[in-house]
Amino acid sequence: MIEATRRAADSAKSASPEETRERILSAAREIMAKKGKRGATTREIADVAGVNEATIFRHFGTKEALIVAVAQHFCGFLALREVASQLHGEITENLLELGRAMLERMESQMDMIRWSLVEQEYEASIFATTAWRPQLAILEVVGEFMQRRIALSELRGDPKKLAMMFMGFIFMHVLARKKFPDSELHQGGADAALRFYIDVFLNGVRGK
Amino acid sequence: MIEATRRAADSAKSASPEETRERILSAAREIMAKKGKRGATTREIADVAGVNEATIFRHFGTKEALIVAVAQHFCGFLALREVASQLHGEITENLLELGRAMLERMESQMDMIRWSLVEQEYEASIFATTAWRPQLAILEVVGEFMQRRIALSELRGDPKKLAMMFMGFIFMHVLARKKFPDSELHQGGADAALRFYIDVFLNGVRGK
DNA sequence: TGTGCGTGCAAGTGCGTACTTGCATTGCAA
DNA sequence: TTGCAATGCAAGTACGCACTTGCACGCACA
Repeated sequence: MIEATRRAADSAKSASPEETRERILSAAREIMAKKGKRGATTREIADVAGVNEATIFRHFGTKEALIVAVAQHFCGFLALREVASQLHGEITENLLELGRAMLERMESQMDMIRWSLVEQEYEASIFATTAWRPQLAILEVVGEFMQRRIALSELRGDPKKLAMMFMGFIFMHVLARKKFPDSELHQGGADAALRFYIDVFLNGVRGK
Repeated sequence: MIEATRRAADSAKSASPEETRERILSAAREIMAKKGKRGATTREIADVAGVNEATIFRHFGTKEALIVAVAQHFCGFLALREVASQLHGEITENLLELGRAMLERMESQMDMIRWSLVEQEYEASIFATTAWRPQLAILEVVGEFMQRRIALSELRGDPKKLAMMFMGFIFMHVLARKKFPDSELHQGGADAALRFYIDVFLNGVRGK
């Protein structure tokens, strides 16, 4: 605890206000991922960020505002559209590439996604909207990809269903790696697992 | 709030201690599903249960003990093995039946599962163990089913991978219904969605 | 050289919450 | 009827947490 505490205390004074704000946001995200919105105390966030507790309130005003800032700061829209729009090759390899991009992004935001699954005190909370919107954006992009491949008769079915299903594979994989870390599914690395999913998926929904 | 409050206050006095305990456990589960472990206060639990706050502590001692009791009480092992062991017919229909049973059970425990996804303050917490164990049991039973069908050359691949994948469909379906309630995936009812998943799954992993 | 902004520090305030306690009440069973 | 076990009720305690405040310090920039 002590070594983690005041991780960057020495650099605190010499840092710019933007860096300070940045460190607070990161620390808040880290602790809230562990202990949830209510379990994260401003004291601990300040300790991990290496700043004084008062500084948090000077920057954000209230803890609630800090939480909103964290959600907005780390839930940026994902630049997946560029990846998807350039995929015109062999469908297996394209899906693999798409899957890799989705996997990477979902893993880096898994803590935020987990929040959004649980924080339902208010249906229209910052989590239900901000934290989940990127996933909706992913779904849309993947749906467009599926749509194009359906038009080419490479796939059959409803593009949105296919997109949801494909995203489900990735989502489950990320979740399962936390919960079943020793599962055979994850041996051989992410690419092997992705290939397995895509194999099943394509056999199931291939057009011709 | 007021009408929800003291929902069963009149019947409280005439109830047996077991019924009182039962009502407290149910109320605790309900509120913790909404607000999480830390967000649920003993006051509100007592109100919803229609008992006095002191009664909670007379029954369970501490809030922590109440939480453990809730996890143990509602995370009983699922009697899925009987269902699975009797499935010797056509594989599509059998998977549908299995899927129905899994869906029903996972939906009824979704709040507990969501807890276990988030409460990771302690890796070996009551949630990581108690709340997740039933899912491991499901996985095992489904794996045995897959194993039998692989032996019959009806399926190909690794039984555990197949089981995990199949459970992933169900899991995602339950999750998605909360988060994408208007999705086309859920139109036509659970059975239609299940048939779609099973269709893809079987095409992907069928043996012959 | 000085002026101001960002921060550390320490003390403090108020509120919500877990938990306790003593006593009155009620229902059931010997 | 009497006694006991379970509960209601009201008041209270202790503590943690969000949030505030006043002051001192130091770095940047004029």
